[in-house]
Amino acid sequence: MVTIGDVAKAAGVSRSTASYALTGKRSISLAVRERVLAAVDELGYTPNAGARALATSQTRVIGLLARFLDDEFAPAMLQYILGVTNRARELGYDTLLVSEEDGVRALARLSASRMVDGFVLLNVAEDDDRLPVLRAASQPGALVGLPGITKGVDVFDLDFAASGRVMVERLHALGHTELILVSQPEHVVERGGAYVWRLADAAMDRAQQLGVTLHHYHASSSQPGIGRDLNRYLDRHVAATGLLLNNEAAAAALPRVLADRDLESPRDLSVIGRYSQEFARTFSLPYSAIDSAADELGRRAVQQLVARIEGGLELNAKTVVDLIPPVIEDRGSIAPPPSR
Amino acid sequence: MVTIGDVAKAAGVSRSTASYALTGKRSISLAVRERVLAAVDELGYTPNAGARALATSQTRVIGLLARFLDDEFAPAMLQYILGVTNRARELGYDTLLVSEEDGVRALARLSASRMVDGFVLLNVAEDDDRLPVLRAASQPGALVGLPGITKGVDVFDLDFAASGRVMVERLHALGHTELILVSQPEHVVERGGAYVWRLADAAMDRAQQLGVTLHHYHASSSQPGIGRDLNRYLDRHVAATGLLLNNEAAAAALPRVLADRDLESPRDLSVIGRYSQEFARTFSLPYSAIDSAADELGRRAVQQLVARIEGGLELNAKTVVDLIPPVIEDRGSIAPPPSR
DNA sequence: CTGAAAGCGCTTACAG
DNA sequence: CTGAAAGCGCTTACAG
Repeated sequence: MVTIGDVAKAAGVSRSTASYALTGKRSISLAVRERVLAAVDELGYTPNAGARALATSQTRVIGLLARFLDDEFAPAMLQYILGVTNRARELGYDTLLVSEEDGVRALARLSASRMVDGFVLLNVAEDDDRLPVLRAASQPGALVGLPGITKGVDVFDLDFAASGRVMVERLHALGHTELILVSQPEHVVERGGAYVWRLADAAMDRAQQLGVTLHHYHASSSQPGIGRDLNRYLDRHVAATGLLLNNEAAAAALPRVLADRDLESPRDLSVIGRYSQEFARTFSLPYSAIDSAADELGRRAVQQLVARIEGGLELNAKTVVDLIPPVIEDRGSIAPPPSR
Repeated sequence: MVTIGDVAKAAGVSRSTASYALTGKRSISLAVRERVLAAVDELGYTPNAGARALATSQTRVIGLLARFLDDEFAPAMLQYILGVTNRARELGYDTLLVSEEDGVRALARLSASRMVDGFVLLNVAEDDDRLPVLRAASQPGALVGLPGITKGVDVFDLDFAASGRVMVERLHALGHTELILVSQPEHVVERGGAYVWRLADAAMDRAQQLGVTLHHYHASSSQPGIGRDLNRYLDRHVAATGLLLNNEAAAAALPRVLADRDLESPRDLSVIGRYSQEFARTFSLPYSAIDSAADELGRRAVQQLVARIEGGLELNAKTVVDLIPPVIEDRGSIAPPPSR
């Protein structure tokens, strides 16, 4: 393999000069720099990553800790991953993707072996067991998902509380007075999926303030269970005129359920969901929805992480908790309730 | 940070002895080994990955080159990725995930900088521009997807030709004589998605041999286009009694289309698809289908790659082209045609 | 069975 | 503006 020594020899300079010519960390005469660059080109030189990491203590790699839970909608995870890898690359970083069960061990291993300069944690739980390890690590970390304690880490998430409020407000403003909220299943909550109750609690509060009746259910996250659940709720609350969905599987199942019941949205029922645009597009879901902003959240987390790694932030700059305000993608499924 | 020097000092031995005690590359007296191990434990020592890579020329990282194309069904990609990362970890490797547009550049960069020990390429096209670079690289590579020329690389894919034949044979055996095959859109083929015509050609051939009429269409890969397409084909070929799907979006759209036409499968129409079990489960697709085996393909590719990296294969052992035979996951959507 | 030393390929103070 | 040298933290022939 071609080393910086080869480049130096070809350019007729010392190795240090060749190195400086490439890193630009001290001024080099134009003539020398051009000879070095020419040699690099001719020999096809690329620095050895391991050697550079050893010398600089910087790998230019970030560790991405995914976390796949049963009963969650896996395909949605891909958008987060792509947001992270793409933004990282734009900033000159590569991404080490870890999907192993035992996120704690993976984190400790990557940190101690100094394989990465920092971490992005996906799908962070209310009381995430990876957080103590991350706080003890010598590399910075950014989270996608809001944990109970945010000390020492940068946090990015959709503002689920605001999302819950907006859903209710939007329908209330149109004259709806009885709504149904369908959330993820209960075990998602138990495993730390705090976003579920953050949205639900805020929605309930707002409903109460506005005098709106809101029925809340945790439904199955896969078909056919979710289809049966939806039918049950609609049977039980015949006066309800609006449906709020914080459950991807429910959104995917709904077109069929409505068709079977001879209902049309928004004529008979207003519907507003919370899922990614990508998801909506793939399945052509006809419902207005708050975008999960998966790609954007991944990008922001990386951006902040790299700023910390490179010290663009003052040392110990206060950590940030960035909750993206909900944006409703309007697909025409919200309207005034049917007049009786 | 704690280095092997610290461990050696704590154990009262030389650094080389400490190293040998850990790698096991030469015999060490029990007493010494135990002192070293105790020191490791006490100090919490983990080898520095960069230093080790520099000394051994081995990174224990594999490069995973994904390739996302418009008009392909993105969520399916996640299964391949997980198969790769999980199997890699089992074998002691981490995975560097690259999603950038320019796969050629990424490959060249990772190879030249020696960031990885080998490559897994996903979604390989008939005439994939990454292959010349891979063949010139000093690291081995394994492909998921069958290219036109397989020289110098290990290849893993579903046997799409056999899949096409099996679909036709299965329905023919039950008495069907007129079928419709719905493939991915034409631009997928143009961009090198050879699996599309591999399945279609084999199905056509087999149909001809068996005296079965087979109508073949390239349909849209997203809704609502695909729904309209399906309706058009069913309108046009009212005598057709079986539907073959090599298009995930078509499978997702079909339940709605059949319901709207008051058709039931398999009573009125036998259906057989080709998509992943994961996909079927998520959307509860009620159709028998050939499993894409995404997870399994990812795992096999890694397995073979690691064997090459570690020389478990004789040097220059012949490369392998491993086409997984189609397995039909029976979901009860195939039956004899309706009697007139 | 163990140790002292060289070397992997970089970067970066230290000198001039 | 440039060079000689030390050092990053490992592994592994070479000696004993």
